[in-house]
Amino acid sequence: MRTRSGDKRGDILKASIQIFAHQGFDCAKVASIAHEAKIATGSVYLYFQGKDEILDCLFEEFWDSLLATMKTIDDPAPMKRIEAQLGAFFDGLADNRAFSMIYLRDFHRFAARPSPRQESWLACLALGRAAFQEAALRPFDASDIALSHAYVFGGVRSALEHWMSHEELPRNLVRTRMLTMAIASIAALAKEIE
Amino acid sequence: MRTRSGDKRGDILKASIQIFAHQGFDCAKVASIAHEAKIATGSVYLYFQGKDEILDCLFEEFWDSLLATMKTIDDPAPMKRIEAQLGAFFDGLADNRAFSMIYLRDFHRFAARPSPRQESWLACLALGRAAFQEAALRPFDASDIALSHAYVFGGVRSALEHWMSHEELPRNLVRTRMLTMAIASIAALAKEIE
DNA sequence: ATCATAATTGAATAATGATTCATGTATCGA
DNA sequence: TCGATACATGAATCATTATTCAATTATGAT
Repeated sequence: MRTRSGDKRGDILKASIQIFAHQGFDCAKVASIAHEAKIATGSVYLYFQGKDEILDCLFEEFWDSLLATMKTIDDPAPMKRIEAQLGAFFDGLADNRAFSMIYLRDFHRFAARPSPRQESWLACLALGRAAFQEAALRPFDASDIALSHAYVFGGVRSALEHWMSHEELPRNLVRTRMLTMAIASIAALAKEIE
Repeated sequence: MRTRSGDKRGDILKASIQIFAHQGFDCAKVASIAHEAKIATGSVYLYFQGKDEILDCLFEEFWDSLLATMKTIDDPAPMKRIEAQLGAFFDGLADNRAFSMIYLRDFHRFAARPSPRQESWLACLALGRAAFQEAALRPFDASDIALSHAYVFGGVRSALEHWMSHEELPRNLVRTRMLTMAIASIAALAKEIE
């Protein structure tokens, strides 16, 4: 017998963040990830099915962690909750530049492959939409909620992307302004639909 | 001697929209594009340097056309101008589902490759930022303008993406709501910065 | 009609890189 | 100490496809 030593799975995940962030998922070679993780190329396949699964696991970790944070947000005022949720999302990414690059470029790959690893992501979506629903004061169509939710997350995502590639503004200012715009757009829509 | 017959370049561009939209840029085979365009694989290389250049030309056409539209927008009220610009952007994409898929998935590739083909795109950006600047009533930092611009375009992009993949709401409603949210977020930021 | 030349073809090339697997190694129980 | 077995290796395999290019065809000029 022989037992696994060290946390190779973790090493691979850490290494893959560096490699994916710098090369992009497409150009990232499994061999580079293995090299960065200081293991042999083939060993990657002892821990993951393949390159795709590594990416899925990275996103799974991100959404697991965000879900945990979101579950602690329980302000009774829905607008405050939305603000806190968006803030947490922003922070989760802004705290981690390398992963953010991957999020911005490759999230669609994760989203496009239905799998049990999406569980936390979907739960986050549900929590977000619930807050939007409540903020509307009276029943929105689910489709209206989903639309404004999409708009706001797209805006946040894009503000983040802009900040990461330019960074003239201090992070906190970006965060504040992003929240200002988000809240204003939700409020305006809620009013329009009334 | 022999002269070129038909508009093969145009055929290739049209075909590539179909292929890129359905397979995605990465999975799209040059051979498929050629097949769709009813020409031989090798002929593609008589008209384009390679796969990348085809994509660049698609985006160039889109921004050329949007720039032409934007140049006709001359309302003296900057908020009205912004609204018209965003509307034109939305329409340009919503009128063309297949191209929109490509825009949503692969625009970053175009943006990442500096080239003269970006000229119209950059001109559109400049017109947009100019309107934002004016809407602010007093001088914003360029970085503030760029940030809100990024936020708004990200929101619009995302609303469009959502609509394309769900389409429960009629297009016009999506357009209106998108504009409502966009204007509100810009106004809120302008006020906050004052 | 014939030639010269540009346009067109599509099979062959060549590079890439994910994945496999034969081989070697470390750890455990006895 | 000695199998037995799971862990680990990384060179070789294999599939994929963008791109090339030798061969072919169509067109215009003479």
